[in-house]
Amino acid sequence: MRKVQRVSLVETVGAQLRDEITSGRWALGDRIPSEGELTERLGVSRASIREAVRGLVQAGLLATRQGDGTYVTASDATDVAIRRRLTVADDSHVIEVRRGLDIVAAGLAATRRTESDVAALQAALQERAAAGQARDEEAFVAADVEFHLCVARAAHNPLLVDLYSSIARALAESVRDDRCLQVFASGEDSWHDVLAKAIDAGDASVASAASLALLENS
Amino acid sequence: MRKVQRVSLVETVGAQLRDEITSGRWALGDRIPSEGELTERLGVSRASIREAVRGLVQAGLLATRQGDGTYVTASDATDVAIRRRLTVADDSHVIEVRRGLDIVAAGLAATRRTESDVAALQAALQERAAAGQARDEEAFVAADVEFHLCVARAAHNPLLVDLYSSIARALAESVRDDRCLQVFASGEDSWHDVLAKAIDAGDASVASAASLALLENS
DNA sequence: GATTACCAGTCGTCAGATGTTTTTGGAAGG
DNA sequence: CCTTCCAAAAACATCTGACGACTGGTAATC
Repeated sequence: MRKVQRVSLVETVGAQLRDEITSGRWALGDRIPSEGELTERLGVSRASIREAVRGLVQAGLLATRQGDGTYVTASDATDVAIRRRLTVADDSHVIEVRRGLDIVAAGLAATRRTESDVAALQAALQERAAAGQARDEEAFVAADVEFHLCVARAAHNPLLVDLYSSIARALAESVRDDRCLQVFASGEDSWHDVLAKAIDAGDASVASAASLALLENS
Repeated sequence: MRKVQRVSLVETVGAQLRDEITSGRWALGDRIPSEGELTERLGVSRASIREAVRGLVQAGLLATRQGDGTYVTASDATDVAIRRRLTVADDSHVIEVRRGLDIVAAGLAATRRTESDVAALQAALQERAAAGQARDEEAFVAADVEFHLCVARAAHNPLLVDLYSSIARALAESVRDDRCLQVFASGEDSWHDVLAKAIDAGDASVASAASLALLENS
């Protein structure tokens, strides 16, 4: 026999709303149906709707504006929670954590990369070099972030990718990485190439070491 | 003149409840006052109380039990959120991320450790060795986790400590680290000592390399 | 044409009532 | 004395209806 368990109405409604968001049927920035409409569409009272919505507001997925409506502000609760934590942390500390993820990603990428991973790495690296040549600071930073994200993706570890992208985006919003800018200014930069080549060659030790070197050079 | 801005009653109540929890006045496992009591104590309607509570339930700080009451289930929303993400991730992926944090923690610990940090490391290491001698598997794993947590603390990076302890605890609940058990079985284990010595000596390169070696030996 | 006044829609809050579940205390029975 | 059973209390779950506050757009006004 299976244990039957009563599920709260509010939770059910909350799950449905959450599903609408994560599935993308309600996209970022959309205004969701009014409480009244949800009431009749879901067949529960307005109070229950409100409680469910409140839960998602707390999670950071929704935001309500009195007199206007309720809007979708994010699609991933974990990402919101992590970035909330990051906003109260020192940027330097965030950068340190990011580099830890960099190192492990590099090692794993070397052993698991596919051909398309390598291609993406090469593309990002070229983009990065081109931006450096053109002295386009913004594009350079973006390409640099993209390169490291490609490394994370090549590690084929979804958790790592999630954490890394949360951190990378939070950092991009708050501060630019000084090291990146230094390299940008000097034009000298070999470790990225070493890293990419090591991943391509499948040499985990060299890849990790190269990423570690990036850390020590800062 | 200062810009006045309306703050939602529910949000105010939610902030107060949250404060009671994070401050420790409502400890883990405590039953909080009933909705009726909160209603008269805070001077807002029961509906608003319920919405605020619902928000904290969603955040994982509270849990309600119909017919019984509402209980404190956690004190840190970020920790809850991260561990929710970890429960849907492969254990292997979690371990990989943890090791990335290990490496960066080791390097930072070497440059920032204080005397008390070193003392804590030594204590944990001794505990670990003693448990290994005594063939006490449980104590060995606990001491091993404690050792690595000490390394993280010695890095003096609050974010790192938070992430690391969330991950370590989630892992401890779901699975034992095979590597630890192997070492436990074989009795051979030099890298932990190398790591501790490097941190003591303030040698960041050796510390990181030792941590990296721990990773590669798995 | 620009400004103002109004209005419909939407969220915010409240009060009261009823249902469901858990706990608990006491009464009945062994 | 102990166990079992039941009823009442306590607490959360849900609904209904109402009113207030705010926003955005529209129509009236100057």
